[in-house]
Formats: sequence, structure tokens, C-alpha cells
Amino acid sequence: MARVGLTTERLVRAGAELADEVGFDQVTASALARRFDVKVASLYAHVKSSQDLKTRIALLALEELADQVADALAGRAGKDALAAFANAYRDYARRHPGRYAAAQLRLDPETAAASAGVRHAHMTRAILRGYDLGEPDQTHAVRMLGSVFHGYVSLEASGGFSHTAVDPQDSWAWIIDSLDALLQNRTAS
Amino acid sequence: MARVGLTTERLVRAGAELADEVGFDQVTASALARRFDVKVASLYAHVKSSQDLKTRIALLALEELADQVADALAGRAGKDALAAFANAYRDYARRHPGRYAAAQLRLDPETAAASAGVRHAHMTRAILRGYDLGEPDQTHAVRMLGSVFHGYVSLEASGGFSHTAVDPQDSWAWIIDSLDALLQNRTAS
DNA sequence: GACGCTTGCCTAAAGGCATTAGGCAACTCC
DNA sequence: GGAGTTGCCTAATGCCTTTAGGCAAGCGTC
Repeated sequence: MARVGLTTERLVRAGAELADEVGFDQVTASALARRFDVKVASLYAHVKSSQDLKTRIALLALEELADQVADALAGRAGKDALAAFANAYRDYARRHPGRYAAAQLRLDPETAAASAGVRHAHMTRAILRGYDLGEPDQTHAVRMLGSVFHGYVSLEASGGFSHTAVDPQDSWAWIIDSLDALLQNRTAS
Repeated sequence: MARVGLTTERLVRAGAELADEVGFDQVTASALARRFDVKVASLYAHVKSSQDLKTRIALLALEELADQVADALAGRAGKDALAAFANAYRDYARRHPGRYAAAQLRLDPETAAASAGVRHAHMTRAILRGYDLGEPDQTHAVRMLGSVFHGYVSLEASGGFSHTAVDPQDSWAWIIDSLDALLQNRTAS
């Protein structure tokens, strides 16, 4: 029997691709085994369980997303940074819907603390530097930005915006404008 | 063998309760059969499939949520209405996490069109009457409100706000304030 | 109250995914 | 080329879904 050369790394990457193709919840050990033309049991030498596999895909997605956001953010500030952050986020979700779904997986606290999720939190706060908010306003604003971006992207992905003729791209731009204005107002107060 | 008196109705209600207790994705025909102390196959006389069951739970949740939002909205306008809408939404999600998750289920277009989702859309637009926005601004605003509320509630549910000491209730109030201010500004323009 | 008829719930069976235990053969390194 | 490691396989168990066919509980009728 020829050896295919499975590794945890390759399984996780293939799992991420599979997620983008058929949806994160359709990522199963069986499907992955089929993709490598290998028996399911063979995977268990490389990942502890199906849950382990999904967690690893989530961590990969968080990492990739953080990298792309960091890239987009480099050298920008204020509204520019806000828009770059928002767009990087949305673009990733559209390009990699399965990975994006994976990134929402609930991680246990230790795993989360060691994940790129921490970088996300930092970068969101970094954007707000341009608006000069004190605490607790800054935390409120972080939560609001996270909510809007995540909410928009996930509603868009689930087809929630397809009932109206208005271009989602226009709404997105309008929302970013609005958030910028809102944050500037909050700075004043 | 005693007859338990299964009906589609009872199965859906029990499924919704089960969802709140153990999570929507743990709602399985098997678990439901156990709850009624009945064999799994017996359920198939009342629901077409596991998917059918989940869809019905989703429709129930949408209906309940729309009812509660409508209640909260009655007799209110402007910021009052905005806050009532937001709170009804969040309260429902907190009280019924499984049902709320069910309400996010992707429905096929016809089912969605016949669901209470339509009432949700209407009510969201109704709130905006207090802010006198034209099109396409109104659609943008509907999308933004939906995004913020859904995003906040779902991040809160997945534990995303537990890393900071700031009370989520305060952030929620801050966000509603901000949205009200934002919409008033948009009216001016 | 006995009779049949509907129909609710059951048994049986097949197929899919997850997981573990143990085996053999394919690489690796001397 | 031989010894040892290890990668992938077979086998088996358990849970979930779904369909087909059977029996009896409860209904209405006389």
C-alpha cells in the first residue's frame, strides 16, 4: 500500500479548503479521508479527533485573517485604517467562507488565549487610537466594531441581504462612513 | 404499547426546548425520541426528516421572536422604539440561545418568504420611520441595525466579551445611544 | 359490549460518521 | 541487506438517520 504522506499540517490545510468548498460543518474526518484516498482510521495518527481537526482549522483561519488584517492596516490611521480593517475582514470572509465560519468556533479559554484571536483584539484597539477614546468607551467601541463587522459579514453570507436591490457594497461603504462619523462624535464628548 | 400522543407540534416544541438546553446543533431525532421515551423511527410519522424538524424549530423561533419584538415596539417611536427593539432581540437570544441559533438557520427562499422573517424586516423598517431616512439610506440603515444586533448577540453568546471587565450591559446601552445619534445625524444630511 | 378500521408506535435493516485496537508492509538508517 | 520505526490498513463498536413492514391501541359502528 503506497504511503500518501499525511501530516497534521496537510490535513488541516486540506480541511480548510474543504470547508471553503462545502461548508465548515461538512468538514468530516470521512470526507477528508476520501480526499486523500485513504481510510478514515489513518487520520487518527495525525489528529486526535474530529474536534481537534476543526479546532486546528479554526486556528489556521484566525492566523490567516490576522495576517491579512495586519497587512491591510500597515501604514494607515484614522478612517483609512477603519476602512482597511473592515475590508480585509469582509474580503477574507467572502473569499474563504468555510475558514471564516471556522474562525467563529468556540475555543476553550486556553486555546483562545494562545490563538491569533489576541492579535485581532489588539488590532481593533489599534484602530481606535485614531479616535482618542478613553475607557470604558474604547471597550464599548471595540465591541461595536466587532459586532457590526461580524454581523454584516455573517448576514451577507447567509443570504440575508439578497431580498433588496441595494448593492451590499454600497451599504458596506455607508456603514463604514457612519462608524467613522460616530467615533469622531464620541471623541468630541 | 401505550401511545404517547406525538404530534408535529409537540415534537417541534420539545425540540425548541432541547435546543435551549443543549444547543441547536445537538438537537437530533434520537435525542428527541429519548425525551419522549419513544423509538426514533416513530418520529418520522410526524416530521419528514431531521432537517425538516430543524426548519420547523427555526420557524417557531422566528415567529416567537417577531411576536416579542412586536410587543416591545407597540406604542413606541424614535429612540424608545430602537431601544425596545434591540432589547427584545437580545433578551430573546439570552433567554433562548438554542432557539436563537435556530432562527439563524439558512432557509430556502420560499420557506423564508413565508416565515416570520418578513415581519422582522418590516419592524426594522418601522423603527426607522422615526428618523426620516430616504432610500437607499434606509436600506443601509436596516442592514446596519441587523448587523449590530445580530453580531453583538452572537459574539456575546460565544463568550467573545468575557475577556474584559466592562459590563456587556453597559456596552449595549452605549451602542444603542450611538446608533440613535448616528441615525439622527444621517437624517440631517 | 363485540366488531372492524385506522393509525400510532414498534421491530428490522441498511448506510454514514467517529473512534479505538491491533497488524502488516513500506520506508530509514546503519 | 537487515532491523526498527511508523504509516496506513482491517476489524469492530457505537451513535445517528432513514425506510419498510407489522402489530395492536383506540376510534366509530352496530
